[in-house]
Amino acid sequence: MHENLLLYINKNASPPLTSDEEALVVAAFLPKKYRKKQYFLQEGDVCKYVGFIVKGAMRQYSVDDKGTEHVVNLFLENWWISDRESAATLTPSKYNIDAWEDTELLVAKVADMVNLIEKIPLFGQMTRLMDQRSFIASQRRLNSTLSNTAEKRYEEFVENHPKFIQRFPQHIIASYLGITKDTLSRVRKQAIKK
Amino acid sequence: MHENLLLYINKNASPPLTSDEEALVVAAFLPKKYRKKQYFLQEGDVCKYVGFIVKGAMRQYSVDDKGTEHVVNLFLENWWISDRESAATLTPSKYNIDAWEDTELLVAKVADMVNLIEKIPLFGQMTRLMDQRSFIASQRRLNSTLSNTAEKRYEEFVENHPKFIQRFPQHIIASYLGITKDTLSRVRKQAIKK
DNA sequence: CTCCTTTATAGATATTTGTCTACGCTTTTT
DNA sequence: AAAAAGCGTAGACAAATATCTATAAAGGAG
Repeated sequence: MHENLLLYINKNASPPLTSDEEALVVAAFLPKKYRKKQYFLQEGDVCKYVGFIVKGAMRQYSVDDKGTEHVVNLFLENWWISDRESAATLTPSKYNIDAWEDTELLVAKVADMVNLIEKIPLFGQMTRLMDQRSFIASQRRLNSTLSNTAEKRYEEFVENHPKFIQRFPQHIIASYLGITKDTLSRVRKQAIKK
Repeated sequence: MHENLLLYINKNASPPLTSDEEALVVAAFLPKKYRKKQYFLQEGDVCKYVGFIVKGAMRQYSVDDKGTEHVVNLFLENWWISDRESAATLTPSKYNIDAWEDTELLVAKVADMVNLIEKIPLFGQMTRLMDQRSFIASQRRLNSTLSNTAEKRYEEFVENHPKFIQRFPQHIIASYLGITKDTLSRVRKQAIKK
């Protein structure tokens, strides 16, 4: 169960973890199953856990005044989930995170994660890389949202995230792109003609 | 000239830097002046420097096929500038960064910055905090862009970034918000009535 | 001071996107 | 098997935003 996580760590930092270090990591992360639609985090709660997806699919979204959901992030295998803002500032989260498919997670307390970062330099190295990638992805997406039309954004999305297309329905992807499902449907129809 | 930087570091990490460490930092950062409109980074170049703004205002933007500029970030005193994506991946930048006002910078090579992070734990601590804040800000902005109308985004912007309003003209702020200057002008007119 | 650029606004019109309702199909639940 | 829920598409209409042109005031450069 923990192999995926250890593989992930060793792939994203070097040298490999010692067996002592591996033991620390394994001890901090508990396996947990989430059924489809089950919440990992609910709006208003402080995010106290970090999850690593071993198998499954999840989403992070906010809900506006009108009750409309806005997908902020989508996650698949080997992705980390948590609301960093809530976890870092200990404030109530503005987001919900739930399972889109039945999902197997490895879950650690945020505090334990901080501990690992301090104790295992390698782990710090890995989270630094993670942070960097998250930020870069976020900047890219922001730039794409600011610069492009719905159509071009969808094209880029198909290009960059083919796996999301296979695992999430269109109305979720539409929300991720910041448009309605109706608009996405139209955009796709247009695209086919070309 | 370096005081602002040292102050910034000590404010964002503890314990304070030793004088040896301070010397390392000072050695890595050279003061440099940028005139209004001068480029710190141009699209197509690999970002090899990191800057810390001592005094002035800068902006980071991309240019689309039609020649329209899209402001991705705005910076004032005590902000860090660089294209993290380009610097981390050593790929040509998609962005331009230029001075909006005459600006005094402290500039270090990306490589030297990496060096400082390795040699001075405190510096690593600070950059980690920086990264975290950047990511959180980026996520917030993305969520705001996905969830809110132009009007609400502007309100939030005024609330969260009053200093930007004082230093950058409306068409720059409009671009930052992902709308045209015309729309921003209308939005403001509406807002006054309330 | 004068000229030129930058900035903000306005109105007319076009385009994009959202909203709402409906329908058919598939999948899930009972 | 029947019922319910989820999903994708469609069309009519509404709302938000972009585009374009014009104007006038303010600020900077020479």
